[in-house]
Amino acid sequence: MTSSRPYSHIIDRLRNAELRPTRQRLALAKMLFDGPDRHVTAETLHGESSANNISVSLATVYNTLNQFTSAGLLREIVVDGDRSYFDTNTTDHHHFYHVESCKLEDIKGDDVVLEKLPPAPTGTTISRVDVIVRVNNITQ
Amino acid sequence: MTSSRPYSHIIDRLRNAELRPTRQRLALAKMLFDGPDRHVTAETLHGESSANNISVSLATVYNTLNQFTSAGLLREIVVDGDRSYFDTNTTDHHHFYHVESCKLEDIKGDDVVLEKLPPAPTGTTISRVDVIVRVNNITQ
DNA sequence: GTGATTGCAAATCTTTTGCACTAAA
DNA sequence: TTTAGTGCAAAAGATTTGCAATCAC
Repeated sequence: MTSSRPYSHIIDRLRNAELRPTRQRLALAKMLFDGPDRHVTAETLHGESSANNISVSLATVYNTLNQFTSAGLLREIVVDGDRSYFDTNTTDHHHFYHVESCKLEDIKGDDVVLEKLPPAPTGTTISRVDVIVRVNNITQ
Repeated sequence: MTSSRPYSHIIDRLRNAELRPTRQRLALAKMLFDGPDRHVTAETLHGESSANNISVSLATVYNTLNQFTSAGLLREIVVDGDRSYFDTNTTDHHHFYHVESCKLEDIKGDDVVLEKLPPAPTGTTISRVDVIVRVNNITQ
């Protein structure tokens, strides 16, 4: 990776979200946004930083993931009470959840179609609809 | 079987699940199953026990909820990483989640229709599909 | 410089576990 | 009696927070 890419697009992205492009935020943003869409947890992202010899404390990883989510750069997915997942794909889509491996996988485009949505309870509006398809490995 | 003992239906339910009908389990089962369907957390159920002057430790509430879930008497719903919800309605159905109040509400019968389900990834089978409709209070 | 951000460790919160005690069968 | 179940307190994880040090602008 000898690219001298300036990452100005990522810096702009942070600036647009009114987040100062600090060394830590920029490092995390590169890992998150400079490639295909992905699903991370605080733990996996922190591990990845360490593996890349980028020193970011776990607390900062948590804080940064939350800031990115508030800014709309990430989307939080809840599938399992044990940990939070963050998805770099913030467009409308749904998920497979692999129960054994605790891995998330995007469901392609319109492979899920909700034919009918319920009316929101009086006094409320729907903010988001999540479909989680839990899958288990076939054992034979 | 000539027993006229009260709550024998609940005792039977526990016995069928191979769970000894102890004082604590019976007390919790009465609160859970002796009325309309409901959603509880360990914390709310423990609070309810205390309010009814039934002494059950929080650890036992957690253990019991997990045992009931394993036995198929309850269903665990994940909507929020902060706590686990348990639903006494174990039939196929979906949920509203009231974001501000952290309350779950069943979606009536077939008010959600999934017209199309994705094929499970190779080597896996679908074990469950959850639809969570997040709603917020309208503020005006 | 000055105000935002970070790191660290401690705090918090939910949930699980180890173990001696109690109760169901 | 025998074994499952309970209570308690401690442990375990995930996440957050307080505050002094550091960095972006």
